[in-house]
Amino acid sequence: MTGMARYNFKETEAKWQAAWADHRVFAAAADPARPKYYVLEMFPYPSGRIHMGHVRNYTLGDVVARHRRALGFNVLHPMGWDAFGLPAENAARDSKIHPATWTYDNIANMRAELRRMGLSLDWEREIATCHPGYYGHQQRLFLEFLAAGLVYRKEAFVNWDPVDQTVLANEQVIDGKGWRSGAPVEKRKLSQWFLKITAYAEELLDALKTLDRWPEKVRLMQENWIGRSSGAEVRFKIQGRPEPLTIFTTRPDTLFGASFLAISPDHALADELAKADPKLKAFIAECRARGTSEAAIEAAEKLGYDTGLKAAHPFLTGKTLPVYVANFVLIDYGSGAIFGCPAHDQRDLDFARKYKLPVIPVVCPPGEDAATFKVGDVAYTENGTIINSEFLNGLDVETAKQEVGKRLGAIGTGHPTTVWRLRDWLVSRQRYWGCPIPVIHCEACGIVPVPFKDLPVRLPDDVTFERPGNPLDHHPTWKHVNCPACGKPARRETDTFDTFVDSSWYFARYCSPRADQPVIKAEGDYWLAVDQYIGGVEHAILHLLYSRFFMRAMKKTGHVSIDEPFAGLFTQGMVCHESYRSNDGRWLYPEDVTKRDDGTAVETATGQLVAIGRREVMSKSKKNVVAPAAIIDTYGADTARLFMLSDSPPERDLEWTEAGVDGAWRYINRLWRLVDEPKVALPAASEPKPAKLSPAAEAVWRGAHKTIAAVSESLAEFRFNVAVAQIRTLTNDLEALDGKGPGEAWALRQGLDTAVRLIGPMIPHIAEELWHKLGHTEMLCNEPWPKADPALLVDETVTVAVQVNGKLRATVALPRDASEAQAREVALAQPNVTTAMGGKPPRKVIVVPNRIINIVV
RNA sequence: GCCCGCUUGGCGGAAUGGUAGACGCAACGGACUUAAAAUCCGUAGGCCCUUUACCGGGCCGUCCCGGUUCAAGUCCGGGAGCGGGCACCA
Repeated sequence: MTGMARYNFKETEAKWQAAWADHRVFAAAADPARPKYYVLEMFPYPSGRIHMGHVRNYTLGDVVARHRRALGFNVLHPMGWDAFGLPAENAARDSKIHPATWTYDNIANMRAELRRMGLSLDWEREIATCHPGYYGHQQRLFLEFLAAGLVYRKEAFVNWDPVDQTVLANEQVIDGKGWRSGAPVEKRKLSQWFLKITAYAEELLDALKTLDRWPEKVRLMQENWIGRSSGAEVRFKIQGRPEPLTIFTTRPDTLFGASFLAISPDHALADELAKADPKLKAFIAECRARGTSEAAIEAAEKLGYDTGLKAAHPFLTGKTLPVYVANFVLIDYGSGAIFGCPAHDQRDLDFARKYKLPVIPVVCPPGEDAATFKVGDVAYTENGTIINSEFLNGLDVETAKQEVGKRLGAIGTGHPTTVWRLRDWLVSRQRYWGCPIPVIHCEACGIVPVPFKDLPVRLPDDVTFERPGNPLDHHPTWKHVNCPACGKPARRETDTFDTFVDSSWYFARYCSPRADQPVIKAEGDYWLAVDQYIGGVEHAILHLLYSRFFMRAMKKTGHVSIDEPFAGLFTQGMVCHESYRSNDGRWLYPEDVTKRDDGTAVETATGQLVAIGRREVMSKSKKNVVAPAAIIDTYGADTARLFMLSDSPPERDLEWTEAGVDGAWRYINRLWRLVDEPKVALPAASEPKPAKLSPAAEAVWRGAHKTIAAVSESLAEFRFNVAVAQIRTLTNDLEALDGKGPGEAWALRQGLDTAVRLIGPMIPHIAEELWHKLGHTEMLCNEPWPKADPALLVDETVTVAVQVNGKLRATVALPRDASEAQAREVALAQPNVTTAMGGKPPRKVIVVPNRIINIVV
């Protein structure tokens, strides 16, 4: 026996990683003569270690990249770092490490870990968003957007943490409190920078229809997020005031049912009235103090304050409506003011009951009597016949909406309009570790852009994190500059960009990562758009929407020629694991737990029984994490990759199990032995097909071609788990072949070549090694994808199922494409079939060629 | 509240409207071994019939109810459970 020498993954993986790097196999270059394919996985935040989610993400991308490469595409597959962000500042505060040091050290660690995965990446294009060579170009883009009218600065209410003295993103406000300080968050009006994403609201919505290689789910989420509402704007005259009050409604048909108007506490009119009305002022303050969290809103009562103002109904002479300030009216949706129609809107109804306002039904449900129809505790929001509404009476809701629109236009008090849920993108953050916003505030000149020649505006290195607030603002000298326009002393903007800005164009920068402009046009025109983008569904809205906006803005400013950055999108599932908890409530890492045969588990160190929790997404807080580095040490990258691809479809969550990893490892060793210790001497690769093949050899040979066809299709459809299963079936068949019959050695070699070639994108190191063991001299990663011979995909004899009344009674072997008469005859001759027919004559026989025969009696 | 998705053996999952359970994990029986690991062979949805055994056969079965069809895991309608997105959006 040659011995069960196990496959030495350490040596092999290192060897091929070095070979690929030495030959610059994956370095991409634009070549207009070849079709391109741009594969991209969402770049990681450099937290310090790669996690299983990364392993899954990059494995999926690598399979696509290597497969496309084999199909003859010029593949671009780059990697970089989403390197700005708050954790670096927290590290600085907590551990006194400079954010830059922390970040670059983490990048070095993670790059080393990623390299061990054997990914077909072009590392020469690596970028980090915290590098001035990246963010300087981002500053230039911002200034060009500013010049193009896509940027503005305005006062906005923001979440302000009074302890940390910083603005917080909505996601950082938990139950109305700052996530770090725990202090109640205040609403503060601050001057902030905005990108005018709403300018593209309609386009961003309409273009979703063209993204036919995006998941339906993501398109829907974006559609809801952009949120188009059609309705009407109505201008109400207010008694004693020159200016009308403009409201927005989606239900202009219910205008005759209006019983009040309500404006937001943040509305300019409320502000103005509050100056003369201390009670109103107090009411507004109370509204603002209320939490913005979901729970707070749920619990919050609908509160209103009657301003005493009276608004005139546009169509009912003499009828007036009271004007309230109400806590549930949002300032930044529509016009920040509404009319309330209690009969047909639940919230308005609740409000009306509370403040004893009239409830006037104007839509009568089908089947109800208009004279007696009343609204109780539940507003009626469905379609019906309009009543109590003058010229609208008798119309349905839709027609009435149109009619009101026309009438409002005719008397000049309103018009049909569309409003959007989408808000402009607030990009300023009071943080250090981000891209500085490149403007200068001058007393005399106002906002002055930093001249291009002075870019990048670099972050200063010498900052302190002892004081709360923005270190850039505290810096003794950084912000003091002279105005580029008038030369007088001025102040540099100390806000930095939201890190979502950094990730909104990095995929374009990869096209020309060292260029002295954001994107070299020719390079971008060749490589963009990204053909296949892969990442977590958690970015389904923000990152993807911002990037779609950025491409349009970059097109407008002449940097790219496309609107849509990602032609294809795939959202992968999460990696899950059981969680373990000790008696005393400590979470335990899987590596500190020993599973026993009876299904229970103990803490290895203490022998104490531990509670096994349900499988859930791996998270540091529950310690149900497995470090990729440890798995690669023990089993190798190929095993980790194979497990990631096996079992679960990539869009679903995957449970990481030790047993599953063992299974992948076993398969890799089987594959190794199959080539390393073949049952018979393999003929040379060039050996022609022998004249005679045994039936087993014939079956394996045909099977190899069927596998090529099936795997090619599965890979194209992202059904990697199925592709793995198909290749495993082929290798099972190869193992079963004893190799002694005529042509079997030849068929075995054909099958092995095929199996190794097909599995190459998934487990590239061992595949490369086996490919050479099989006598090939080219690197597998440079070999073309095999083609299935269509003639071998169909068998001479097919097994056809025979049903009687839809129930399977027999299977029969028939020549392929046998005549219907022959099929029928053979089927009816089956003893089992005649028994099932019970002596009755067939009423009908359905013959689906090569598949099924159904006899109806 | 609005919108969306999912539900198949002990588990992950396969299945162009056409033979449900491919492939794997776990399990069980056996071989090899002093032993273990590794490896190999075999069993395997449930219930039942036939048989010494093999071979065979029947009924049920893809969350539930109903429908379309020669034929439904798959299509249509209704419901339940689980999961996700948005949410005081006028």
